[in-house]
Amino acid sequence: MPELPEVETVRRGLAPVMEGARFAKVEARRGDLRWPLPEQFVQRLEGQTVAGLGRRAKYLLADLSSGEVLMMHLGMSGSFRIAVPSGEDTPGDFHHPRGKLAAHDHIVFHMSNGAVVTFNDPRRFGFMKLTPRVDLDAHPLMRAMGPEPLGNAFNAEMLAEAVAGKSTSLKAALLDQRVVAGLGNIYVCEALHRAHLSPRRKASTLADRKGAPNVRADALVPAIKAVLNAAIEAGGSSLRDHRQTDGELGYFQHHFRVYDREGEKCPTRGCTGTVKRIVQGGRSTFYCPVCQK
DNA sequence: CCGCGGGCCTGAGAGC
DNA sequence: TGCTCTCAGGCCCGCG
Repeated sequence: MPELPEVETVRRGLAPVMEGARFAKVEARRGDLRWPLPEQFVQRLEGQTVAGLGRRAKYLLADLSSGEVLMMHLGMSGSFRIAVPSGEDTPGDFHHPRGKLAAHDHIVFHMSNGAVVTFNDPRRFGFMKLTPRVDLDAHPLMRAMGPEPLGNAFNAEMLAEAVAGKSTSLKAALLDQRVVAGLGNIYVCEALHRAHLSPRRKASTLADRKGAPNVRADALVPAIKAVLNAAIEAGGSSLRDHRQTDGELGYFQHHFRVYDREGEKCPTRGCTGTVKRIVQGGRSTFYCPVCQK
């Protein structure tokens, strides 16, 4: 489900109720997520205060007073929901209206300020891990990750160097979290369309023979940043189940130019093409064969 | 080292 | 209605 914009939306929703609050009680209703929950998961959380809630790529990172970091990943179908002690509850029929538990509610955080934060994940590709803060950068899941796409370290020079010599497709290279961390299937398709680059192009063609960026790398980097920023602004994309933590839908899906728009007219100004769907690495790619070269 | 396909899960939707 | 099949926003792992 969630790519960087959706995870960032979740982070912004959770931060006001989690930062500065203590885990008063933690319920681990189901421990068999993508990986089993860490040893003593509940005990290591209860009593700890959340000093800050950050994000690295698609990971949420809660800094705990114990010196550990709670790493949370939403997988394909994970979501968080907040119920506050008084006043308005989560609107609509989102998971469980009146604070009751629903199917696939696996982890429940009862915060010291009264907020109840529930992790729901039907497919259980999501997971949580605990690691000492000082070891975070060396953690196997963090160590090899490329730069944040919205950070200054992600630029044409860096991207060209990362893909130089790569025989794989540009689509696959951008999905590779070692190249740049946080993009997923949707935003790769959208960024490539904005940059007018074919997903089938060899990744190495963003660089010249010396590994320096060319005009294509120069176009792609700002296209990636623009689509991610626009999506964050819109509260992410809600296809099947992504919600903001207050239950509201994101609305960036209405701004997709190619993703899930097979057969529609290419939205590029003056382009006569039609959006095509192909399969790369077992996953759908949407693009315009006319204006993406 | 790299690239690829399989596998992990559940649910929604299409087609018969 | 109900069954079967395909597909889904991620990513680790084993293989060649």
